[in-house]
Amino acid sequence: MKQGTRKQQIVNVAARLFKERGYSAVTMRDIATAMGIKASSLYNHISSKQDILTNIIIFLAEEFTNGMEAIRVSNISNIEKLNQIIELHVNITIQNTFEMASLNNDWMHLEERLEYYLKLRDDYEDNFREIIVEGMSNNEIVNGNPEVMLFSILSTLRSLYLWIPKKEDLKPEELSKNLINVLINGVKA
Amino acid sequence: MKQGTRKQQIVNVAARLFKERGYSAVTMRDIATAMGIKASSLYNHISSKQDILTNIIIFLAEEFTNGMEAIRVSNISNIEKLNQIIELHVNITIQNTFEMASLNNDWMHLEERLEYYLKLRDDYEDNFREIIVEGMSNNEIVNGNPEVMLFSILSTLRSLYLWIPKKEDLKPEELSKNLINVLINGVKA
DNA sequence: AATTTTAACTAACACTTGTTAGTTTTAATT
DNA sequence: AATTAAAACTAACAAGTGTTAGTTAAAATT
Repeated sequence: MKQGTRKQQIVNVAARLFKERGYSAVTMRDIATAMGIKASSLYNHISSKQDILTNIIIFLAEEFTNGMEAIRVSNISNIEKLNQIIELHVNITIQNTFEMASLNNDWMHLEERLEYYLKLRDDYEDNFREIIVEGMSNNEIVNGNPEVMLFSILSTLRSLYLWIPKKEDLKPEELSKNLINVLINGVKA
Repeated sequence: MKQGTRKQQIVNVAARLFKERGYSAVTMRDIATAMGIKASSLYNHISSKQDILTNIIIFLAEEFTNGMEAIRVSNISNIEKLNQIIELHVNITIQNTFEMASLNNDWMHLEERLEYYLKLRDDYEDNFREIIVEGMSNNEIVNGNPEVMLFSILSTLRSLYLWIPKKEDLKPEELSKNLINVLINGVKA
């Protein structure tokens, strides 16, 4: 066995295919073929296609929730909190590039756990927003529209999975440093 | 007729569904039902499901290509070019919110026109990169990693379709202004 | 009013979908 | 060596897929 339980292997292989084609376009037979087995054999390890997706997305969503909570309660400046959020995204994305695609693009295909996922996402955004608003009233962050700041930064962080694989030469710390520079300080000289 | 040819109506309705569920999860029967007709009737106006997707994506990709070309040849500073790129994205996205979802998430399901689309996208990114690199050697843009700047800005602009519908109160010019502020100048006080 | 065009319809096709049932093989444990 | 557990298999199903053929109704044009 390469790594993890057989179920985990299936989830990993599925995540790769989901990233390439999207959840709906990937069939159980596709996943099975990629594993070198028959589609029906998958059901010895997972209970449904939906089960695979749920595993991918909920795991990641909770990972972000936990990371955010640690940042939220820590006793540091709001700018420093932003830095840590950026690092959080870089680290999680580097270790879950395939899975991040499902989180971003296939969450709407969740069924039983959709509501729970949306709750986690909303709370995450609320915490993020709170940091920006606090930082603004502190004069750590420049005056402006907090919504635009929030979604501008978050959009970049959520898209990391798309180009991290294409820039393998860039080390995690290097990437975080560069991102912090651009997102916090902008690009103008 | 509400607007445009019958084909255009179908493409518009399909785009809305594609945004909600993704291309693969939307069936011809879904599109037909949303139009109030039967699936087979769609084929009086379009030649295939693929045809619908191609119409959506290639139209938009060319829209961006044309906009970028106008900016590229114009005689303005590189920072000003960045501003105009931001406005370009805001304007196109406001008028094609649904379609932007397909452009971002379903381009891989293009068949005959996939290569052409990828060419347009690559050229677009090349032009964008060139502006950043030139701006940097001009000292208009701060020294740093141009790739990180490129994908950071572009990620935000490409995600606009996700939150523009949620912030209807924000006027286009207001939005562009705010975005330029954040993307060009950062958030730090 | 007659005719052409546009756009809908019904019916069906060949194929693919996720999934289940039951069985056999391989591997691990006693 | 005997037994149990894990993981593969074959075969099949019911539902859904994009699409075609042929036909009828409505609208526009002559």
